[in-house]
Amino acid sequence: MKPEQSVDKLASLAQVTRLRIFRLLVQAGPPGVNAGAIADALGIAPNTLSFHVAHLARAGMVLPRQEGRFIFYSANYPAMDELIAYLTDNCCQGKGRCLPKTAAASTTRRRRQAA
Amino acid sequence: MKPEQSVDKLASLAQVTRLRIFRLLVQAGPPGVNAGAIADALGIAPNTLSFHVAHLARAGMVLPRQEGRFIFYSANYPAMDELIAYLTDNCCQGKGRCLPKTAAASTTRRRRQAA
DNA sequence: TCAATGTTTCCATGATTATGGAAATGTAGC
DNA sequence: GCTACATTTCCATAATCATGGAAACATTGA
Repeated sequence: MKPEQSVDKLASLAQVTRLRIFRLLVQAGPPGVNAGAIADALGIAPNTLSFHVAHLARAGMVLPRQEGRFIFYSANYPAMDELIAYLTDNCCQGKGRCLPKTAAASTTRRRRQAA
Repeated sequence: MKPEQSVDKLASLAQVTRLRIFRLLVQAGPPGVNAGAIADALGIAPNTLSFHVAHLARAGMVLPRQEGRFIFYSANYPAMDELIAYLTDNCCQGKGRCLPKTAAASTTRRRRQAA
């Protein structure tokens, strides 16, 4: 993953409303939640929700799926996985056991060390 | 971890210069790198580095350590671990196997589902 | 105390961002 | 075509942020 893409993904999560949306979708699972229901659940205006969920979608952190006149959004799990792998990539030159809870990401892949 | 703290941590990473700094430190390991060396490695002005590394430190993603007249910064690995756990918390209601590379974080701990 | 070096703070500027009201677009059913 | 509903786009405003020049502060050694 390119640094700019990672920044976009992180920026899409680095905002209270969007983080709430994303976590709601992460916990909702693959079926996702439609826009109006998200707005209701979080108590935000529909246009504000649209703005933020579009931000998340543009960054690739959520995926839209049309269903009738509803649009369901779901978390993009592979994208989150990739992002975490990028952050923890080549951790401690691959030597240390720095991330007890997240061990898998840093030890299963070795990439170029481009800072 | 509180949502605001997570947002601060994510925001501290959601910027090209800071992400480069952080990844440099993640790969450097616990000893860390002093401010001037980071600035040199990334080709940025010392005041700009100071601004960004302070941002990362305020968010708790890096830790400063005084050594002579140098200040070494190192990645705060537990903080990164907590952040990842927060993002993946209660993933798919704990049912799915959504995050192949990051399995540990979502399956080893069950927290409150505060969105 | 003085000089040299490492790091941070002060300040101004240009750029990006979040928010909501209002209007527009799209979709479904009659 | 018309109406109802779901969602998005347009627009303006206020707030936050990134950057670098210059000055200040801190630490070390003579």
